[in-house]
Amino acid sequence: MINEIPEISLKRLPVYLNYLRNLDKEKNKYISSGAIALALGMGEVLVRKDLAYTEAVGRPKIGYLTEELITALESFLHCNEVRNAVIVGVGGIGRAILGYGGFKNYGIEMVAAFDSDEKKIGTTVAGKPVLSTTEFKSGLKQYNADMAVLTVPASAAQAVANELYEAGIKAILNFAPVQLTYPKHVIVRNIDVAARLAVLSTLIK
Amino acid sequence: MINEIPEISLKRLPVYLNYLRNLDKEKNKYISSGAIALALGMGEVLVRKDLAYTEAVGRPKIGYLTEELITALESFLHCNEVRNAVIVGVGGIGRAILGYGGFKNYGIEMVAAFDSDEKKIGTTVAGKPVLSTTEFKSGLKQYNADMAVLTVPASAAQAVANELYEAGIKAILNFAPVQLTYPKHVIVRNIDVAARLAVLSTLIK
DNA sequence: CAGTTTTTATGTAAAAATTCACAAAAAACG
DNA sequence: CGTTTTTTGTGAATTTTTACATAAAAACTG
Repeated sequence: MINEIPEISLKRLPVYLNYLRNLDKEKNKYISSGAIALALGMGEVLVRKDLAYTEAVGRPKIGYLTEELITALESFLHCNEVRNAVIVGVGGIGRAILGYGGFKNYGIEMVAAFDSDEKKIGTTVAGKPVLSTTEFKSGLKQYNADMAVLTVPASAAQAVANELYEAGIKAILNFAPVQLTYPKHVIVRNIDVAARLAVLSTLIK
Repeated sequence: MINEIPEISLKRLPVYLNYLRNLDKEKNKYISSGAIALALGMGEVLVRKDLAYTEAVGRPKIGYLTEELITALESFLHCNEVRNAVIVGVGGIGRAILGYGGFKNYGIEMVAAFDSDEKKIGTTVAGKPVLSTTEFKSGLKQYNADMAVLTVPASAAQAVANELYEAGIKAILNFAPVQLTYPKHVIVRNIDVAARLAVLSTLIK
């Protein structure tokens, strides 16, 4: 595959990976695109074309060697390299994410948190130190982190994001219901739980 | 507009709504699709076509009356009707969502939680009662809820989801990193924070 | 009030994403 | 060892999504 993967395909790769990892490897030494597609409710050609962006190679009449396919996906998603991320905003969501163990499945480690609240600074949450938002630059450097999960109130989000850009952040996953402006060398994506639920609500009936 | 809105457009409506709500209404009695597009980093025709799915009507040379556009979006997204939702799984994320105030912006109220842990059942979290997962049917009926946010461990997600279908749930927002199987009259959408971060990580550099 | 400007609304074109169709590969079978 | 079956990989077609282009509307200008 010569072309770069479109983000819509990239977003499906973790879904495949997750499905494959939960598979009984004894019973499923090989797995076909058709079986994956059936299990995940999608088209089998789509699955094959998505997988083709990785180094995975399937065998006609057999499918993909499950372990090999997992390895290909892990390699593509850099699951075996360690990438450090920080939480910015130690509120309810920030705490929950700090305590969540699922990031290591993708080689991501939550190494520290930042907050502006004096009472929180210096404490630890889920074993991770809470640093001051005045020390983004040194904190990111010290902990070798280049990604941030932004869980501050919407009213503060843009200002905090600006400081993160300044400190050299490379990517932000933003939970604040605000469309951040950002320099083009930074990658920003949003998760708005309330909005997602509103969409669901609208789809009902 | 005769056609039904595609989900990809529907998902953008809360983004517009949010942007408009945060606008200074004194200074922005009218707003053009071009201004919205510029602020949100998208194409202006796309904005107009999305807005055309609502009842919003713009005036040439002027744009949309901001208040009217907000009302059109709110109406389309049913923000002024109340829809009740429940949390299933009172762990870190469940707690955080129970305490989050942003749902009311979309007419959604978190009315109760469910958990299987005896120690949690009977308590309240953020003022919301925690019920037993053995009483989905009565609980959903009592609280008049037809949506659930599923924040149980991945290993339990499918079994709990099955019970929710049984109890008549209409929509599920699933945080467990598992592809749920579901009957076609139920709407299921997923949020996988770790996967989203993995995608971000892959996009870096 | 005719001319100019700006913006909406929308038909058409382009681009992107998905599905269809099928040749080729390789395993299984007889 | 040839035939059948199943699945991959991929070009072509289709569908979906986005962008372009322009007519019409309406406000402003002089």
